[in-house]
Amino acid sequence: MPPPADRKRASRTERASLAPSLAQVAARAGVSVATASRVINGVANKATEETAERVRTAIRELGYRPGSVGRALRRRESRIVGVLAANLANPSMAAIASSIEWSLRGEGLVMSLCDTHERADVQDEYIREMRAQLVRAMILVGAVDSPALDEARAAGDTLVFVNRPDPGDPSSPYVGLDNAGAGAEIADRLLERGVRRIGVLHASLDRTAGHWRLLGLFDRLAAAGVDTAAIPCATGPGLDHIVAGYHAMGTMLELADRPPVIVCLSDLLAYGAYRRAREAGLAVPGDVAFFGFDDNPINPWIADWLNSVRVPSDHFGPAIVGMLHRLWDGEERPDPLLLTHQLTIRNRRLPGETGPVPPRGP
Amino acid sequence: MPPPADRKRASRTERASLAPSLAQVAARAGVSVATASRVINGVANKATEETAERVRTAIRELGYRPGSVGRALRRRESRIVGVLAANLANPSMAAIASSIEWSLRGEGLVMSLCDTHERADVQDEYIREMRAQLVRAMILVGAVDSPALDEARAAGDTLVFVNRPDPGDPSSPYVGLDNAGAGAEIADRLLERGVRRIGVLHASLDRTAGHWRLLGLFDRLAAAGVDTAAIPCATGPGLDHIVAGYHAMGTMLELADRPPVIVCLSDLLAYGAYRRAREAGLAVPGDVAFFGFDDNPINPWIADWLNSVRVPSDHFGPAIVGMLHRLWDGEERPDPLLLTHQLTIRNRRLPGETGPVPPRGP
DNA sequence: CCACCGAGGGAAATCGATTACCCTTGCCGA
DNA sequence: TCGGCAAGGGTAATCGATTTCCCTCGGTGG
Repeated sequence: MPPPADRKRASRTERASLAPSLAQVAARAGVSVATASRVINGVANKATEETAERVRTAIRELGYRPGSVGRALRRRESRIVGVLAANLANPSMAAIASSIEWSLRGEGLVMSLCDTHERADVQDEYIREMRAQLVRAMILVGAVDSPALDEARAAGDTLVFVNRPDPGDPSSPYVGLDNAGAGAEIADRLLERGVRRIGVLHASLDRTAGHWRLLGLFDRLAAAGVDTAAIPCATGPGLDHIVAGYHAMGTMLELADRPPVIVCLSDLLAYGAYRRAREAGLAVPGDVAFFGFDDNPINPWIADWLNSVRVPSDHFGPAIVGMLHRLWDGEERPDPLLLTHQLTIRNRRLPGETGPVPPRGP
Repeated sequence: MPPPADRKRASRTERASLAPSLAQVAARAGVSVATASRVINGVANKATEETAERVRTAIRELGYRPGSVGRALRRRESRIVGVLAANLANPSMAAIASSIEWSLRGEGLVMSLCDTHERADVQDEYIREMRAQLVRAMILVGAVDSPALDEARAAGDTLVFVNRPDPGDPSSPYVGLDNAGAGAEIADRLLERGVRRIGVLHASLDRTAGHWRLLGLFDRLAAAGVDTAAIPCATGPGLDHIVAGYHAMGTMLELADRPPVIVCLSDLLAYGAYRRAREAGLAVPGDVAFFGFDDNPINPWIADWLNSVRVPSDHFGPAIVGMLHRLWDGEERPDPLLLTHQLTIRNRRLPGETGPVPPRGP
């Protein structure tokens, strides 16, 4: 009885017999592989129109398609773009990935998507694997600091950081939200409505987008005379923002004077907090209101209690592709590309809000 | 001024200078590339322990990592597994993708994820590209019928269909929910509670999972004497299930005797329907209750009005990897792998339900 | 008439890793 | 002592596409 490995090989060989190669195309067209290759790649002045047509016919008849592997080996560069996402289970990241994929496709590139689970070792493993694949570029949606990232940066690889700036070099190409600006916008709207007592829920703040969001929020509040040091902040254990939000809200509820408005540094945190608040018998947004970041596309449908800063997911793909072209065109360190955010306020009135009730809209 | 293409090439060359090759390792260790390769691949009886150690040292010192491209070219098979998802924006698909990625990683394989947007032409383009990449297998999460899919099947490629059976050959390897069984389970629970008047919301039923869910539901209801022909069904335009659900629910609301329980063939449909119902001033689940499929992980947090058949996302990865191994071990057509579903009922009492109110749980 | 040029196209090197095949050495049984 | 075998290791072919040289043939300016 042959071991499994042998049967594997058998099946591979069997399959391999079917993909036509450039040599077969050339033979059928009666030209050399060099000429066939040149016709495919549109090299000028290297083939009569008649010859070219013979090659194209052969390609059509054989159903030939250039093998990406041979091409990548010779060119030392594949058509793959590696995308490393910090957490695919987060719907807003999945939406960004989807947008990236669509835009890359328009450029004839292929996305290879990984999930680093926010872990430096996993990210390293993937970065190394991507480099071994000779990817044309790597897009890091939420990067963490790691050795292989340093290697890639030092080697001059094309890198684009999305949603979270390069933890190792703030001047690396960046596409994403103006996190500080988004935090500031929430501050502005709160102040506008006379809300000064808030609480903050966050997950890890170490070099994450949340860090900048918080900074922008506090800076603006402080500028308006709010004592930000007195603002209660809570967090929860773990990487899962929802669970962290649930526990953080529990902490917040134990406070003597629980703030009526809670700013969560991501929508997922707000989801967890929402459940905790409801379990405590609180009405949302009557007793406690929530602000979040990302504005997941499902919010308008099933979470209309959540005010959130919208990140326009479908703008990411085009923006990132634009950044890639700038880099490929030789630009050394292009300006960060900040996508326009927009705060959607779904609560008619916030608890603790002063001033007249706004009129009902159309 | 050189055209952009030249500058591109320059940057490529610059980068290429840095990746060490097997030849360099061999030179440094004072052995031939053949020996170095054999040490790396653990070929027995082909190197002294002392020689092997020299090679390993050289590898460490150079930071060498085998280039996937050369290897793939020679072996005629890469370590990439292509995953083609029908719609990444659907959180439950993203969760499945995440699970697949994690499991593949455990096998030393790399996931390349694409989004077919439910379009046959896009799926074709990706299948062809994946085959050109010499992927080891393709996993289709929600496949549609397409020519390239037929080619791949005929060529003997390793294919696994997830969540939606192969539209071209029902006996192809399948991993996913027992859709008909899940539909039947909803029927059972409804009958148990004496609910017989229901409505159904669906998107496209053509060869989709919804088709089988509906079949299972109706078969069981019919077996219990319900006139399924009289059950109102509604749908909405477009591929976006949420929007379709919203419009479908609008249709349902115009009915003279609107059914109090609505079965939606996916959670997303239910989300859209939920908003429509609330816009109509209905209480959920007081006036109208919803059943869905997929049970998105966020449901317990922010959609506790939704009863849904849980698809255990994290079981997909291991199940699919198991299926892959069966195929690679030579099994011709392994039995479908049906994941256990579980209906989560979050409504204490359904509108239209007869019988005593169940006691409050612990 | 000759040198030169451009178009058209072929032969072969090349990319990096794997592997079929061959060679040497030492050891063992006959 | 000889044949055979296994271990250890090198040489070169190979995978598929690209690209660098090179060759040939007409035409053309000097």
